Amino acid sequence: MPQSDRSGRPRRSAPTVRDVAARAGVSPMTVSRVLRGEPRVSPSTRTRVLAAVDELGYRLDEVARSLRLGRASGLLGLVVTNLANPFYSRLALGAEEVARHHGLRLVLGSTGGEVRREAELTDDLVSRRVDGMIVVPAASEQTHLDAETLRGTPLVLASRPPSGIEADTVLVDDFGGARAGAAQLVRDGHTSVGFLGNPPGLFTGAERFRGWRAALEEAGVPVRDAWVRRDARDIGTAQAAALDLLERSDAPTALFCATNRLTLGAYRAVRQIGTGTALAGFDAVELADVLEGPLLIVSYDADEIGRRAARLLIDRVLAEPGTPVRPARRSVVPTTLVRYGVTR
Amino acid sequence: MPQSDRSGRPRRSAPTVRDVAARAGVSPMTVSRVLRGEPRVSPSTRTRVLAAVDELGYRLDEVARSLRLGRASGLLGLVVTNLANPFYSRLALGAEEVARHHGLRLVLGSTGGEVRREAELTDDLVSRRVDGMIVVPAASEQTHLDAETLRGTPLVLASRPPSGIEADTVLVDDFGGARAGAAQLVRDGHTSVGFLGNPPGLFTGAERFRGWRAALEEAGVPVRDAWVRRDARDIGTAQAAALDLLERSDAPTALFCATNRLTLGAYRAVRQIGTGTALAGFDAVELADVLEGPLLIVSYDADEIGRRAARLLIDRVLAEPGTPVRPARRSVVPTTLVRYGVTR
DNA sequence: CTGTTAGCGCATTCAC
DNA sequence: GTGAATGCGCTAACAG
Repeated sequence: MPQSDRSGRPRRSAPTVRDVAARAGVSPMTVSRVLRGEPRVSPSTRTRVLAAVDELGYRLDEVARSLRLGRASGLLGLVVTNLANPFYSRLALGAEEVARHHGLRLVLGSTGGEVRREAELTDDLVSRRVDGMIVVPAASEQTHLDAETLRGTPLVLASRPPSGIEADTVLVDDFGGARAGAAQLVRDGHTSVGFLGNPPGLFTGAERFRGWRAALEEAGVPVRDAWVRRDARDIGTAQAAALDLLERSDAPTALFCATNRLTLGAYRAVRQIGTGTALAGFDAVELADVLEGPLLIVSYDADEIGRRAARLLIDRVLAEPGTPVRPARRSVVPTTLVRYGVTR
Repeated sequence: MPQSDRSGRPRRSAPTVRDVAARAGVSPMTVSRVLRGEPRVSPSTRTRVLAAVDELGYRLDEVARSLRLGRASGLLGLVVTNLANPFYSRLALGAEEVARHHGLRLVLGSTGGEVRREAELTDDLVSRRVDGMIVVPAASEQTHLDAETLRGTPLVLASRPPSGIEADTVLVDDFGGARAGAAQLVRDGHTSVGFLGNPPGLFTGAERFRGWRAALEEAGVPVRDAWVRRDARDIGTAQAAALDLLERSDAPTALFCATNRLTLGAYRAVRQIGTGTALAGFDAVELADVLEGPLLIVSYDADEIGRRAARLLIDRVLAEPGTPVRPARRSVVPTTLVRYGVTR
């Protein structure tokens, strides 16, 4: 007869330190000490306690522990805008990996890009006493992330910069990556390079636009407004915008795309009208290597963003009381240029 | 001067119910009642309490609450094999969505497909008193998931069936989907249809193989061992295996692939040698619609698996004490057949 | 080396 | 309607 079922009802009382103590003939305190591996316990009692733990199938109650400790729930919050985006799931994976090595777990939240949900989530995470949180902020409205509101819960921003608050941050080299990508197009001989981007409100989009322009200016290649479209949102709208651009009589011979979705839209457009326009884009494209056309991709390690964010966070979480408060740090993940489909 | 910093050190005592009570001139109990929206409180005291809450910036401590309640941490565990796989991040997204609507959060764990890590994780989740957990089991070794070990924590398996334990389960129609896909190839006129799969140990792989074979047998089309490869693991090995298969003198004219990675490997092989072999595959392929060749995909809604799993779980979590224990249920997510690239 | 006392913040009794 | 007492399970701080 099993002592518990899957009813979801309170199971028959799980054993506590007290039960273990009784069984081992010691005090609860001693059990606690053994459990935490404190050295000042005699080997013989330790053995007895461990035996009792085993026999009773005792398990430490992290909730009670957390309450007693006043802190250290052993949980880190991770708040992203959209888990369906592979970028964020890689980020989550990287963060989870680092957290795990420190015995910490991740509590996940997806905001759908809505600031209100983001605020609710972070608030809830504070209530749950997470030891710290990593947030991909949905917008520059970040007052709900200030130290006061978060009750001093350590915070690291990922992917987008702080705005009006101070916090450790991990960013991608959006500017440098875009500049390198566009520069390569120029080096490939293109003197007319268009830009396909999403609306300028987004930090990453704005940075990548700046990078594209910088590359052209540095190369002395014309920057023409007519070759810029910043209204694409997804594959479909990107395709339409690219078509529009490429069907002009003075169409550019190359196109730099600000995100992977946009690159795909442009790719479709190019295949559709057969102009052979050269394409470069930001963000890894899952299947870049099975696509037909040559493609230049500004790539980066999304896992690494998560790993770095987790490291920065844990750094603060584990900071010795008494250590002077460190100023906010910023970490920039580099990009690399990858060329696909040249040798087919 | 902010009352807190981001040092990671215990912040200056956050206000508790007691502080609020003192400020509102009532007892802690009354505060608690107001907070939980109990009706038996006079409007005037309620107003006073809420004012105090606001002034002090009070926030409920979920940890203390959870301890007191003995249950209901408000957390659901989600244990997957590999978050980097878009399939699982979609699953996570679906589960998170449903959990959120019930005021629950997800605690995430990635096992890398290792049973030991899976056991450690689930154990830890029990210690954290999660209200329930969704697990994508790494293998058929599932003794660490039995009701006793989990202390009765409600459990739902996703993607793979229980083995030696009893638990609610959400599966994909692997068999039916593969059969439908292979049947369509036959209907398209193919009488020689190969199979490219991963090693038979995996449940999904075995089921899909069965489905493929069933379709051919039902159609009276030959099932030849020489057209079967079940040793592919990733895009590279799949490509090699497919090449091998397609370079035979009696090569099949169509190939059914058991997973999206394998489909891509086969796709490469077909492009490489230009046989024009027809391809069908299980699992959505991210960019199926920008690929060149015609492609038949057995697709399904990965989010839906997560949603259903969360619903089954929450069903048990919220079960009224006294309700008879429900027997384990099984839910099968249907597949659909999608044809890509025919009209280009 | 080990035990005792006390209390983390909240909510369930049971009084009034 | 409201309050006082009590304890969830664990562990600091102090004895001994």
